[in-house]
Amino acid sequence: MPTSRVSSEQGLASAIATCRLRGAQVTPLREAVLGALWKAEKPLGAYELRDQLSQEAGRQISAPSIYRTLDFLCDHGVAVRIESRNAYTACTHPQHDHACVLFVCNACGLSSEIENQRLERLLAADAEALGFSIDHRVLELSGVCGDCRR
Amino acid sequence: MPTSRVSSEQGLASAIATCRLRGAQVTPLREAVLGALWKAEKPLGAYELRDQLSQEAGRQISAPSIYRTLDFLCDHGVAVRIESRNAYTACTHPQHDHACVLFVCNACGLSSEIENQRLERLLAADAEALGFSIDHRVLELSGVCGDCRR
DNA sequence: CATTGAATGCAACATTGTTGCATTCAATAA
DNA sequence: TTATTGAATGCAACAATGTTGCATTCAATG
Repeated sequence: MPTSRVSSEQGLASAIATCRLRGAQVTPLREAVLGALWKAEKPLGAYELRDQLSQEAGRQISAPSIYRTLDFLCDHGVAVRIESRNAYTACTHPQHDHACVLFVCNACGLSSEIENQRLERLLAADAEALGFSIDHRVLELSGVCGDCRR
Repeated sequence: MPTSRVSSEQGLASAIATCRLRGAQVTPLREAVLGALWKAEKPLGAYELRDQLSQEAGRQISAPSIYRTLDFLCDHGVAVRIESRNAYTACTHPQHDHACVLFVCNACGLSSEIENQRLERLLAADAEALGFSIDHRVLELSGVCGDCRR
């Protein structure tokens, strides 16, 4: 479940609002995929989503549809791809121009995003020193979360 | 090409020495894979390595062999997997207990690793605040390197 | 309504990674 | 040297993940 105290209903609703504000079309499939991500207790793989949604819909949903939907959701900042797991999770702070640190628990699967401005500045400074212009960034930490350690 | 002014011969030799110091067996295949990574101008995919090495060896080398070899090299810290590209590159600082920031250029493919202690401390502090214990970390920045911007 | 671009369905395919088991190799003990 | 043994490799089959191209449907707009 994507971090925080926001309920999945609230989170989903606000993410949908975010998309609409951006002028994007929120279709049933997109809403279903995003809803599944919000309800999930952990990041979901594309084929996991496909199977789950196919079940719910009572018909086969194709892999390309899922991938396109995920691309859409990621492009609009309401979902995040976790590169180190080939999995996706709902983004809990779509508003913030998407730069976050992702913690993923190996025990319970819970993923939580945090932001850290000082860290952003350090990375920006490193890039600057190299003359490197950053397009995309991946920052994923896996380990064991506080709850699971107890 | 993995960063820095170290020649691929030097880099390879020192990486091999690192493995030996760790009591690991350096076989012809392992040396060939690591050599290919050092010589490459950019991160290489597993199947790219397979094809290239098969060509050089004059016989088919299997995917499992390549993957096992890559696992070995990564375990010993002399190679790095780039999660966001499904690719591998030689590690330029095997000695340092492997925590680095990886910059990958979208234009020329060049990847360079840097270390940043302040950044390490920030991440450690964030983890601490969450009670999270970090096993593994991925920090990859893609964009355009200084040379390519000019 | 008619038009048009976006979204979806779908089949086929491409790429990436894994399993299980047989075989070979290399270090050590007898 | 030879025997033993665990590590490394070969190999076939397979599993998981992601993509292309094209046909069809849908929904916003004129």
